[in-house]
Amino acid sequence: MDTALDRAVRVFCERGYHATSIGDLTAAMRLATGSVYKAFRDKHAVFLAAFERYAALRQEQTRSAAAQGANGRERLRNMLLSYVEHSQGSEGRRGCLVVGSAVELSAVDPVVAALVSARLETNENFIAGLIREGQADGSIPRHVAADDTARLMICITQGLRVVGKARLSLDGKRLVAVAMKLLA
Amino acid sequence: MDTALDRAVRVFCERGYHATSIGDLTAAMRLATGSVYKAFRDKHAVFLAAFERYAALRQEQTRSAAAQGANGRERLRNMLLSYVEHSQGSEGRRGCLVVGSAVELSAVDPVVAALVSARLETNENFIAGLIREGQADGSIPRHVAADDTARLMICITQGLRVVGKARLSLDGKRLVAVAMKLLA
DNA sequence: TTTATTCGGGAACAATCATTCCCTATTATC
DNA sequence: GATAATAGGGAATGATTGTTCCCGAATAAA
Repeated sequence: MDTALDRAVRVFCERGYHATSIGDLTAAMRLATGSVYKAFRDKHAVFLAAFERYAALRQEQTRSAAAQGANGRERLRNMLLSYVEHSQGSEGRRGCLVVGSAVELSAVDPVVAALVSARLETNENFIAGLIREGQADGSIPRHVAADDTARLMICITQGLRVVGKARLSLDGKRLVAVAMKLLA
Repeated sequence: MDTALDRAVRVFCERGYHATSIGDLTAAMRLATGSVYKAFRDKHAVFLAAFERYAALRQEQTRSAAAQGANGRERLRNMLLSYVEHSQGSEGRRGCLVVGSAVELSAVDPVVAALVSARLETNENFIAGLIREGQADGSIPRHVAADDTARLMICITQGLRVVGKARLSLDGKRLVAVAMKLLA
């Protein structure tokens, strides 16, 4: 079932919620219509389950990428680099389910809107935490405004996913080098 | 007809392409079904016209906001501030049609994908131009990498629209102050 | 072996979708 | 003033949507 949900994530990522029909879902999940409705109440429930699964996976990936850094500054660099990588190539073209949900559903679906907001806030707090770690270990100057910088970095990460869908090439090293000036 | 198209822009912005039915369009545009199909070949054509109108309007707004600055640096600051303003409040919740099209349609609609890419590249070139103006007038250091910085700023502007849909509050002054460090 | 129960599959359903067709005013032409 | 032409409005249509219902196979219980 989890592997079926992973396939649902893929199709929701690249087509969005409304453009994904039950037929698309059953084809991707390799399940019949009845089986999907036996496992989930309706299409919306499938989407919510896919969203939570996607969010959990991405959080895990982002945190483990960051964890490889020796200090706060390097952990932030790794996190940003990881975001650029995921925004590129086939995964970039497939798109981010959080960004997609924010854009397509936040205005009309309060449940999804709440999930999206929660996810953005969690990520923002994680980034702010990394900045404070860097300030504690001396790799980031004290005068850096952690909260404001974290919010701007959230914009960068979400924007990367938008730009990645438009097939613009992204040079991770150079882009991140510029972004790191925010920590000066 | 242009005012009807403006109303179409609004509804496409906040609901996206697939979630907007012809009924939604006719209600918003205050036209009957037949009238819409007499003016446009199909729903897709309405969307393309709305997209071009939206893009032209936003380009005009962004450029005139930037033009009020006395030098390259101030023009960039004004441009960023303008983006934060448009990403907030009711307009922020309504959303950006370029971002929406990139996320919802770029992967499946080559025509829209091309329009989105063209728009992003135009904006990016505009930003890079402002940076070079600033370097020429002395308000921005020569060592700033214009192209890389412009691409990152595009990510910031697109990301602002995503975050704005999620109702996160945005403090323009403080956010832009942080972003201006990219020009140090 | 026979009977119950569960689980996945797919046909049937009503609702909604984009689109077409035709009718009615209104304007322009002669 | 009569007629042609056009523009707008809305009902009808066929396709597609999300959802429900029921069937058949496979497993467990007796």
